[in-house]
Amino acid sequence: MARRKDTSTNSFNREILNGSHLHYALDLISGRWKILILEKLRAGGLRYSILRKELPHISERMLALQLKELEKDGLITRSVYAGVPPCVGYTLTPISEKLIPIWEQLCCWGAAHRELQTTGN
Amino acid sequence: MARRKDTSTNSFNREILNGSHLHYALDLISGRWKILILEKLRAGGLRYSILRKELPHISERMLALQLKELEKDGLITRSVYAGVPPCVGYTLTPISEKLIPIWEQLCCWGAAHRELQTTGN
DNA sequence: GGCCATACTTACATTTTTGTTAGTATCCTA
DNA sequence: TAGGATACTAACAAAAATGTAAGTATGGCC
Repeated sequence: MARRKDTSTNSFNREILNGSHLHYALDLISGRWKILILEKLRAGGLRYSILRKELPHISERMLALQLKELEKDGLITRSVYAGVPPCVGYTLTPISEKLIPIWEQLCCWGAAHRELQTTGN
Repeated sequence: MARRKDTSTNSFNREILNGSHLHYALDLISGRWKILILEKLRAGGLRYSILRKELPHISERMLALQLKELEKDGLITRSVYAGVPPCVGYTLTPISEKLIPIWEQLCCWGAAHRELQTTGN
């Protein structure tokens, strides 16, 4: 019978770190796919099947999972349109739109950093 | 001898995602400890032993590992001062200082988001 | 000689994240 | 009646991140 350590330092550290707003913010958008999804939605809402086509390397599981998390975290809105076959659309929320200018800056910074690294060597 | 699947989708996806500057930037600072370390260094350089005291929940292994990565990525500078016992100091680099205003905005955004979530429910 | 401090490294274990494959329900169309 | 399209879900497997515990080298101090 496998022992479980629910009080593992691992999960304990988690909570502590979330005390930092910065860490909290990064947690919301980190992971392999989240920003990619948000980027796709930036130009306007998309339905599930389109998202899947736009992100050819994501697995169904991950797409569904990340969408659910993003929704739970209030970063996207899910809307179901009645009909058969079913149709579900995803859109950015006001708060995640406020993130856009910041992620643009981060993007610039990333580009600058990358250039520095390749030039520097 | 353990088999390695170098062609796993996992590592494959990694490379693809790094094509995005945003993703690249987030990769540099994500992980449980990196921004925490950067935040500590913000006010000025610190030596290893001080960092460890300031981050009571990090393990030696992780601290050393993250410091090495941060250095490799050009985000901090490591300086060794001769003597016994040895003394090593870490400082932010110019490029990581340019990150500060961005991370401050992200921090504000995180605070706003958190408030929304607690209020909204 | 034995212990202390510093700044790490190493081997191994556990937890967390991501991927793979197959399956669900509905109704339309051929 | 069989197969297609949509938007998922579930069980299992692999990979990646983090944690634990112990060890290394140097020289000063008692």
